[in-house]
Amino acid sequence: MSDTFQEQLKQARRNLIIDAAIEVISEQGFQRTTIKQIASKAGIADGTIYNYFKSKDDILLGIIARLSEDETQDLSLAKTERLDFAAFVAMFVSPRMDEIDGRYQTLKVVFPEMITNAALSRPIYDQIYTPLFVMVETYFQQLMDAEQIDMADPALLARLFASPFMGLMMLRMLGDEHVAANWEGYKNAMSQFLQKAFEK
Amino acid sequence: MSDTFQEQLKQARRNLIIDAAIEVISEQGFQRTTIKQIASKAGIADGTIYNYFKSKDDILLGIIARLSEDETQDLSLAKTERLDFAAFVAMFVSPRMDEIDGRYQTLKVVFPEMITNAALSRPIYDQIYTPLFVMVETYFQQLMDAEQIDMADPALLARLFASPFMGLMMLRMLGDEHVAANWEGYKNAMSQFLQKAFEK
Amino acid sequence: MSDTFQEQLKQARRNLIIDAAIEVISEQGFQRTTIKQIASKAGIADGTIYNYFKSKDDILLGIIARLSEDETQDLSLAKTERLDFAAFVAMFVSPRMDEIDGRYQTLKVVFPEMITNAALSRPIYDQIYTPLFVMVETYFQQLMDAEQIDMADPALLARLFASPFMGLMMLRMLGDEHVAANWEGYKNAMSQFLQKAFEK
Amino acid sequence: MSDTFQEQLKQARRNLIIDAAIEVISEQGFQRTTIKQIASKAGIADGTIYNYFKSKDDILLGIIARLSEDETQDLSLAKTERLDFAAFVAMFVSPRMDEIDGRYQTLKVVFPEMITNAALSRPIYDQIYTPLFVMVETYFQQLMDAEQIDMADPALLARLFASPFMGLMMLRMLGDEHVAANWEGYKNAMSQFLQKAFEK
DNA sequence: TATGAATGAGAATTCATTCAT
DNA sequence: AATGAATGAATTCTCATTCAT
Repeated sequence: MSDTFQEQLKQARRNLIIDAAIEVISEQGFQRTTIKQIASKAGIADGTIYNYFKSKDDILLGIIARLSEDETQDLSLAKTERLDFAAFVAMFVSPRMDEIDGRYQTLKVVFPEMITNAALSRPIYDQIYTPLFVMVETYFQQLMDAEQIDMADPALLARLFASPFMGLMMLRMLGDEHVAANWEGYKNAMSQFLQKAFEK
Repeated sequence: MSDTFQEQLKQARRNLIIDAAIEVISEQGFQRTTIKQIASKAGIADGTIYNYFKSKDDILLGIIARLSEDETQDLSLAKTERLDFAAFVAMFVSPRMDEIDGRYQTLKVVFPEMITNAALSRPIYDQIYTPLFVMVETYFQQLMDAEQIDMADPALLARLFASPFMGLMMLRMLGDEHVAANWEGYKNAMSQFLQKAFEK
Repeated sequence: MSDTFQEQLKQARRNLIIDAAIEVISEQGFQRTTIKQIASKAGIADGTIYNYFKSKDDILLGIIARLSEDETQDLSLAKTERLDFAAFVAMFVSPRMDEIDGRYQTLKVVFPEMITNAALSRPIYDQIYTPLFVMVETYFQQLMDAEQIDMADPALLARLFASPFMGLMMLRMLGDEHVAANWEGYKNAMSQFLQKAFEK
Repeated sequence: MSDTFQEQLKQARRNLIIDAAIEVISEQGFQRTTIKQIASKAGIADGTIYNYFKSKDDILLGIIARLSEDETQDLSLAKTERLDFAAFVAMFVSPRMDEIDGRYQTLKVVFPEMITNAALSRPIYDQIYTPLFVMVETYFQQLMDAEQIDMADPALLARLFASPFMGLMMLRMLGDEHVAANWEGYKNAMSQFLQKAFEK
């Protein structure tokens, strides 16, 4: 707790603005959203935003930083080392699905921008997805070494393993009502789906 | 053949502009792309574009229309009626993967806009994805009726079935180099993956 | 001594701010300088400045007032009355050059603003330069009456007499390094230059 | 004449805008002048200006470029080589005074900006004044070598020689009405003044 | 039909000034 | 009296769209 009260207050204001920004941007996209709209949603004047963010792009960076904060990605390799596949899936699926659900609006803000802006996507991808894939790859490699699954490219398996999560998220972002309305159902089905898909 | 030569020429010009637009927009996004850039890429003057498109948004609609045109979605229900699951997967996966690959740039243009613009996503989704899901749902219902797979919500199964396709596409759009470089490999793996995932 | 201690304190604060303002403005100009920069240089908060100055323009007026304060322009007519030209030049040049040198930063602040703002230049000019020229004109008139120099328009002579001072100052403001580095040398040369230029 | 008609038209437009800019800026300074005002004076829309200039600063550069264009500074060293001082002064004064008079508004725009912006002043000074001083210095050196004037620092002499021109210009910019109204008179007086000031 | 210069509405950003603490 | 966060008017600049040639 080295933060002074001033700094905490400043951080709280930043969060307020980021909350407002996520809300507006998730509905109409970053480019279509004006500073005026964000300020209005946050209940402050346009200019005030610039006391907390250098630029509009800086707000986007602030939103992205949210994805790394209070990260629940505690799926450290250590924990997975001796897990059998069923346990691995059980441990993996639920937090992943919960994270998508909990950060849905934020993800909806960030993904379209990542797709259209390589300068953004590269570092985010390297920071968030690459480590995840490395972990999953390593785990698959262990399984292969133990001959519990068939030999294959672990990098490919890891991405295939991750693909339905991202796919469901996309369907939801595209407005699929069934996915939006039955997220819990998908969570359960996903576990069975993945277990069967990868077992030997 | 109600098209006059004039109309065919006009259509050819539209296609030229759309090609140019897809190329530029897929790299930097729709909002960041200017009419000037599209015109320049198409080798024509800014103003000329407005002889073929009402507005910038209209170009986007033209690009979207591409996704419905020369549709290879011949997976008509009729053909699937008596297919066993392995055959269905075999028939489904490859064209789907090829379509994503072949229309990658176009999809990269359209998806971010669909996510950030409900007015766009709704009709596209209804036109492209809803029929697909209906078809797959119907097929899964048949399998369930024939007790070849376990009972479950066919709508959910259809979306789960489609999710890894969309997920791989997203990973590629986000810049994942392994997915981009090994699309054919993913195509093969996907077939096995789906067969095992859904078999009884 | 009608000044209360309060008023003296206030005046001291004003001077502190003016010092800071001159320093910053002389480097980047009045318009480009922000209240924040002045406050920061003065070591106080933005808002505090407004306890001492009505507005940003008022700070400029405060700086200008410096040029009239503690005036060394004691070249009162009385003293010049019986001076021969050599003595007049000797008496005139050095204080003039010293004044430019000593107030260089202040002058560098004020001149660009005077040039671009007639509402400012008129009163300053009338207050500072007009009396100077009147004095010099009067002196030249005396010399002409005494036939010590050729007949001419004394107003013109006065301005011609003053022009090299202002010209050297300008060259220095424009960044001429030779003038900046050899101010004393110019002071000496100026005396000979003016004596020869005006003698009969 | 390698210019195409298009390029000439573009140049004519640029000149139109620069004319308007000089007129407005010379009255209220560069910083206080808005693009809207320049556009309005030029009789065009704000946006149109940006078809001809990259930015507001670029307009200033355009104005500055005027000072180098169709330069009448034909006082090439060659011509001065065998001139006696009276002839040199005669040849120097009139064009110099005429140039100030003819470009008065432009100079009034450029000088205040040069004083407050070292990034501008340095290159302009090097381009316009340094060559002038070099020429005059060289000439003075010749005179000294021929013992036609007393020995002194030629760099200093050159700047002292130039100072009354710049000083008169400044007095005029500061609003001195006598200088403004009697420029021709000053031109004549300047010649005598300089001849007497420097002769042995 | 094609052109591309002109337009001006709209967006991001700055900053003098205010005012609650 | 001092502070500095908040304000919003004003400014620069962009770019979709129009239209005279």
